[in-house]
Amino acid sequence: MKIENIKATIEADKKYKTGKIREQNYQVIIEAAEVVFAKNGFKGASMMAIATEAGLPKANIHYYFKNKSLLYAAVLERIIHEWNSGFDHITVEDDPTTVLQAYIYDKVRLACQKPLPSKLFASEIIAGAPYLNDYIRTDMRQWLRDKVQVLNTWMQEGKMRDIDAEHFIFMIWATTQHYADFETQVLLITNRAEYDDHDIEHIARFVTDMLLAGCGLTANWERS
Amino acid sequence: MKIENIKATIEADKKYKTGKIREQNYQVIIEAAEVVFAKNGFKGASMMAIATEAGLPKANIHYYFKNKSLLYAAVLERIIHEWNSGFDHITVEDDPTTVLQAYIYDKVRLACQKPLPSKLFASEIIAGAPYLNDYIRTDMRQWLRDKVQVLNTWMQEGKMRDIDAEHFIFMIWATTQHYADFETQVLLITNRAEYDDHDIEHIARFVTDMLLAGCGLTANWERS
DNA sequence: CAAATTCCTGACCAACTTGACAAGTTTACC
DNA sequence: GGTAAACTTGTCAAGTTGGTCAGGAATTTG
Repeated sequence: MKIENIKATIEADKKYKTGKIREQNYQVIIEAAEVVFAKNGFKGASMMAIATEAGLPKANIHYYFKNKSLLYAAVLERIIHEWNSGFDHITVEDDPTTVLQAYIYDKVRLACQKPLPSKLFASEIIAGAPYLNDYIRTDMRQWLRDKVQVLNTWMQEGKMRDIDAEHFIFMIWATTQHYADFETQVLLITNRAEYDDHDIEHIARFVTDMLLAGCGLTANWERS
Repeated sequence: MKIENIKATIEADKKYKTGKIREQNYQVIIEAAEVVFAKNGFKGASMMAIATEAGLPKANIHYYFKNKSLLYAAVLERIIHEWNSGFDHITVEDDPTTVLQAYIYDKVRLACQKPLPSKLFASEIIAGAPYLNDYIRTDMRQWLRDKVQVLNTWMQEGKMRDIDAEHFIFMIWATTQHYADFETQVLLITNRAEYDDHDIEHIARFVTDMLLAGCGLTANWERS
């Protein structure tokens, strides 16, 4: 099943049903699904496993989501919505250092604190993005274009080193999401059970410093 | 099934059987398995899919590999062996710029040219590294420690900017492997069918330049 | 060339998968 | 308080899964 328009599909499924229980169980199921899908990918996840994770009988999951694909789409849609809400408001007038620093810093923190959405997204991409194909080619591509244009303007104005803006953004994604997607590896190799607040602060500053240095900027940590 | 020692497990399975056909089919099956496992992870991959990919009847796969876990272990073992052969020989006497430049540059190229092993490795880590847990905690951790020590020495000698060596290596992994693991996303968003030679060269130089700049070094591209 | 070993594979199985339904229970609303 | 809608759940059919096995084909060995 290919999904051309995730939002439409989800909305159509919700119909005109309302109710607190529905809203609540929706959340419980989607969160459980996020865990299971993130761990095993779409194919590797079973509805039974999701039901168990959610603490509900399997048939109940099917009451809220007709099938596995629709549930998967709902989970992806939620993640994308969550991500987009943050870093959409960069303009040419802004100061590169301030904006980039905030963006990178926040993204590292988010990756460490909520690694699951990133892991699920990674699974989807590794599998060949069967569900997010269209989203990437349209919305995501446009988003990237906008940011690239802003960055290029900054470079022309001499506000930052002249680099490939597109791949610079890829690099931001790579380095920040790494701490979510490869959480297991980082923790195992550094002999930690989980990221603590100190780790997160340290990592966030390191990544921000490095990336800014790469484009000739210096992070400003005054206002802690 | 937990695998304490992958190598031993594989070798024990091979026993004293020999034969050209065996050797050849081993390769065919493992390569097919790499493709399927990389796409869908361990759980998501089916023996039937691997058999089809290999162009062999399913029962034949089971003739060479008793079960799915053993096949998976064999694939992982092959990848790890392949990776370790490259970048083991950094010493304090070397020049940071030369060594780091070569390491990063080669790793980007490898990621673009052979993304599959990297994808499979990523799947395994995202799933929680059930099979590579021990490998990461022992061999990989020791490897990292060695490199960190070399880097720290270089920093003390003022040969490069004073940064967190451990996370710098994580950053190299993140940025290089990104072009393998997120190949689909990069290609879709940049509207390409595949990486061509020009792309790979461009990306490799960009990533190398940025990372070196981050630790106060400048890449030397004289000898092209 | 014959015997022993290695290799191949179609048929089969038990366990698990998704998706579905119908019958029962709870909740919301008038 | 009654009734209609929303919700729950045990169970089931159809299909897929990893894995087995017997017996035949191919290949090596003596």
